[in-house]
Amino acid sequence: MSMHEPAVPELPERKLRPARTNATKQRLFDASMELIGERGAAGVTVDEIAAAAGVSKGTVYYNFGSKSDLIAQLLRHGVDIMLGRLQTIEGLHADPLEAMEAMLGQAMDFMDDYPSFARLWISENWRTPSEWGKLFVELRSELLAVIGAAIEKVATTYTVDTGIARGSLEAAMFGAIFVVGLDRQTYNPERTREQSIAAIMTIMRGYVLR
Amino acid sequence: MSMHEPAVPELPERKLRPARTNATKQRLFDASMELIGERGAAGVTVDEIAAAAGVSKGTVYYNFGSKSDLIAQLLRHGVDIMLGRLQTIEGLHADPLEAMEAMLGQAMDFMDDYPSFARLWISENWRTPSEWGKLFVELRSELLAVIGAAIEKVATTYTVDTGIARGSLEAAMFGAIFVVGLDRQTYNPERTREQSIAAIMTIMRGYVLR
DNA sequence: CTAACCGAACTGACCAGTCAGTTCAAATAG
DNA sequence: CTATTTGAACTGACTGGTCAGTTCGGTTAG
Repeated sequence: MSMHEPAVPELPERKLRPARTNATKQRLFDASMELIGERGAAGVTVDEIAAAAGVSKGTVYYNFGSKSDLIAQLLRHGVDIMLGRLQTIEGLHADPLEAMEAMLGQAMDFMDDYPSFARLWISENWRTPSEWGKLFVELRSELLAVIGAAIEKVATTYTVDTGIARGSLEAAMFGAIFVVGLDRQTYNPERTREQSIAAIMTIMRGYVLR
Repeated sequence: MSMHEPAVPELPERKLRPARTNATKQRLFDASMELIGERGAAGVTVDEIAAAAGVSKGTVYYNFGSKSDLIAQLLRHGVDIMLGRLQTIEGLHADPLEAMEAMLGQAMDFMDDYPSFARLWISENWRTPSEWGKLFVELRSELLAVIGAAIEKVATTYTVDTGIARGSLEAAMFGAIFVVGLDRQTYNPERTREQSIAAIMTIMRGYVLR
């Protein structure tokens, strides 16, 4: 049960300057991911975030325009990392089902490394007139596209149940991934990574006809 | 897109008195379910809840000891209704897979009727040192028990993949149910009830060996 | 090499507004 | 007559956001 976000795999250096500011932003990301993941966006104060990042409140507003903006960038940041992880398996597996399994493994590992992001995502995603509604639509579709592509490959290689709507299937996978992952972290840490992957793969096995 | 909680199917009248107070409590439940489902527990004020229920703030504190207590009772209330719905199919289907399908139908209908509860549940469920942590553990296990029982019947009637851990499978079902349901409401209202059920049933079809 | 300089990055006290929670006398309804 | 509700007042803590002032690292002139 480690529970600390690891350093990010190096975002592109922006200009010449932001030696300090990049590090600061990173620490603000880490701190706010942790806190917001635990208590929700509305439950965390900017003061707390600043304190946790070892930075003054003013610095938060120097680096981000507002609390809302910080969270928006946080979401973008987290999704970028997750997308990166999911795409590492690209072209490594001949069998689409194996590829899917590897992808689920990446997803589970991501959730181990960034548990707070998963919580943040799931707790803010379906708020109705959300401040970040537009952003969620965009990020969601990026994530679903990756899952959808993996399903697509399965569908072209195997005979699948064409009666199942693709969109609903993606949503089911998505939901299973997040909830199985979060449940494991929060309530059942004894469950293994492989157990979890196997349970989610059940969906794909039910999709493929034999 | 209706989005209004219908009247509750009559909870047992408590004593003799609470003719007025029961109605008041009900309206407070409805109002807070709506608001908290939309903006989260921390994002809603007691004043707002009182106003939305058409009741004074004092009444909230007369009927509930605190905001926290209100939310706890709200969770209990919602889970009771959901449990009631899921159990209506009890013994109506000879085939466990049909029973499961009927149960998923009940779950989808519940989410249509109480969309805000689903949002409330999913957004507060995995908060780490949650104020309602103990309560969530209890309510969660009640819900999972019902799903688990339905899976159990499938497992005794059909030949299933015993390599799949029961707990993880329940979690996968649970996650698929909520996310498919919420996604349909929030982002894809054009998806049908049956489409959604079919997608979730994929899990069970993958679990059963043929 | 070094001292003066510059602007980006950061600080923390401060503000005006909001919050949950409490109380209570008066009104109302069963 | 009594349980319930009202609505308003009050508190003390906390909120997001602002801003005048300070620090820092790198650049440049001498």
